[in-house]
Amino acid sequence: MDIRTVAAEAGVSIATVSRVMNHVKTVDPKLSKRVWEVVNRLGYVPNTQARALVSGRSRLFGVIISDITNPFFPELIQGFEEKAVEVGYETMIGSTKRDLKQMELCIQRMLERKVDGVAVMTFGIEPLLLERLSLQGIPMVFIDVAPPGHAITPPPGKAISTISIDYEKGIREGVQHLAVLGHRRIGFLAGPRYLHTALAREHAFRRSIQAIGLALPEEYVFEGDHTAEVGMDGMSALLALADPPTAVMCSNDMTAIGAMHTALGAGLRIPHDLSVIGFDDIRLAQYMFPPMTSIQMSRRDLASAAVMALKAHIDESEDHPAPSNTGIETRLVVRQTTSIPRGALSDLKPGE
Amino acid sequence: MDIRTVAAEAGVSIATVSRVMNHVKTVDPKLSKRVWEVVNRLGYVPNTQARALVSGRSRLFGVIISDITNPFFPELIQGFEEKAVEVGYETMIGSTKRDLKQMELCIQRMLERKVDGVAVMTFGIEPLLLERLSLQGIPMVFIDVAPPGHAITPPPGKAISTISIDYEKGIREGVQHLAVLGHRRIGFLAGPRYLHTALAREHAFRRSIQAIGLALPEEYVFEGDHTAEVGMDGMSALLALADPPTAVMCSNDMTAIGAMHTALGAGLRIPHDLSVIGFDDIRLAQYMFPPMTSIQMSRRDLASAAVMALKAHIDESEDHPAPSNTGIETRLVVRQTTSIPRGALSDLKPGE
DNA sequence: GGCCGCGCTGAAAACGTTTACCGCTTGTCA
DNA sequence: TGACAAGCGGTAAACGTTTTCAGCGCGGCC
Repeated sequence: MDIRTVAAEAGVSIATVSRVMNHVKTVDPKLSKRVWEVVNRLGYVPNTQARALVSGRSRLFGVIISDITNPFFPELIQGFEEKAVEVGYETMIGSTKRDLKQMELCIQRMLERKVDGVAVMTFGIEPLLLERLSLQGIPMVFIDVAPPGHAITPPPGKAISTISIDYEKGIREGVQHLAVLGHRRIGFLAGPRYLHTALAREHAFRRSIQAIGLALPEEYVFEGDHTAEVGMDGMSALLALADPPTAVMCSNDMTAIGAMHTALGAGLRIPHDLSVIGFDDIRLAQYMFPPMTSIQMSRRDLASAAVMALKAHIDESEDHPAPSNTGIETRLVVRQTTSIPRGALSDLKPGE
Repeated sequence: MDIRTVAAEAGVSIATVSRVMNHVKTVDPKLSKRVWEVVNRLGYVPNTQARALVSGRSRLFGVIISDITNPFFPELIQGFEEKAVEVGYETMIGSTKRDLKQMELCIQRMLERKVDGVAVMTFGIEPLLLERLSLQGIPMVFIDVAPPGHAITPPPGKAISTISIDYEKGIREGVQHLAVLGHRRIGFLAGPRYLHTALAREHAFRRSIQAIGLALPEEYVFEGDHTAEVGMDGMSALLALADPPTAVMCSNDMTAIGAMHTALGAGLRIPHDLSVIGFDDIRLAQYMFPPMTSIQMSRRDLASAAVMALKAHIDESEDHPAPSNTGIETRLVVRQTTSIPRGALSDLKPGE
């Protein structure tokens, strides 16, 4: 069942069928109608491969993430896909599992399928490898992957843009929120430091703490890996301190979930004995008990910005240059894991 | 950069390059080596579309699920993808969002890309639509979608198989576990009844309850939709009863998360005041507080069985027929949301 | 009434592979 | 040394589209 069958059945040429399927408007409505009837009757579906082969465009975007199992990503993917469909593209997903081998395979597959653009949201897809994409002139958008101008220095003309996330704002709101409640000892369960995303959050935290004049003993910061598992370890470490923090901020929600787990397991009441703030505001955060206070960045905005950046590169012209960077804001969403610290008064004593 | 470039550079014909890339062993190792060198030097990547077009096989499997945002599915997808890669296939994902329109688009996309097989794990991809795939002779595997022999009655020769899940075992274990602990009033937060998966769980629950001679007032069963949101509603409904259950079993873990949320919010202690059992045993279950007792079915086994079934259909021959059905077991994983009911003794009074 | 132009359709080339088929080379055996 | 077989490599067709280009028919204008 191919275009020829349809053409024969409708008594037109294959060129006409092609035009009808692509909604080219120079086709006589009479013929168009006849063709559509045949198409529906026969259930004809055009072959994407042949289409892509000849047109040179696959109408396919790739999304590279690190771990589809982290709830943050499916939410992102869904947004990406919806937006992509909106502008006429399909989406293929590559999960690197933070493994170099997987990254290579991932890039290989994207190249094989001749994607028209790639969104990257994982660290360490080594610039070396990405070079391969850029060599082919494939537009790319890096979502919060590296500090602008660092590591990835695109050949000036290349179709590369970045989406940067303003961690500062959300995290400052979070720290201030805690400070206003009366917390003076605030810990941070960081993400892996080789990961720009994580490091940026940590830096934002440190700056916010400093800005309001609080002390930050180095043992209040624990480097984790953004999994619940290690979030538990981090919390254990903080609780073991002589003078444990009365509040913890976490580099992502999975870490926060692990932290809450350990804290509750140790008999602490949240938020009474310990305040917790997550980051990402995955959907699940509100179903935790208590519902988690978290810092949100809109997955929808982010996905949408990524798609639009790719599209812009593809349609780029002198009068319509693609944006080289888009910023996304973060904001605090207060729920019920934050409150006045139990020892608030004593913390306020001079000398603290 | 195509096969011709490589051929020219290596001083061989394109046929040889093709053979080298496909590991055909009739190629002189000398030539093969030369070709590989050129391939690596130039970074040549074969074009999947052209390949698929001429060979007639896309080396692509489709997976149709209902909602990528439910943590159960990413875990499934990951397993499927790994197994698929193992046998030489890639995976494309279709998320129907339980929307008829989306299902149509989904099938359309699979047909367009000429997938070599499809795994379905969502209800109501209307048989009508699936007919379209089967018409094309595309192998399909239905994962726990409909009772065998029901709805989907494949034209006998067609490449369709099913994977059925033995809910009975896991759920019986769960109910017995509760009964042994002393629970007599056990509620069930069901999934949507139009969904075979959910209905099967509900039936298994009812049978298990009956088997051990407990009563099951109809208001102890609440029909939900497998979201945390509605799990909360369900729990509220149960708690509002004059004589609320001392334990609830849930049709999936998201529902259980919602239920726990509401119960804890109402001031109940889990498991002291209320025991909870989930279903699916998503990874998150163990990070809840308390860690959730749940009924597990191995995502890995399930994904693996699906891939193998598709592969078997593709390679089918007289002496190697594909399996028409594969069974997957379920089993109880006991954690800390189940214990002796507070009112255990009074419940045991005669007359109960 | 004739010519020009416009709107629409169809023929054919091209996209980058795989693979059947054919022919060459090389080795072996008589 | 010659003939034949086996093993390899190359030529060309084919896959299902899109798209360019040319041509046909019809209407309007002079």
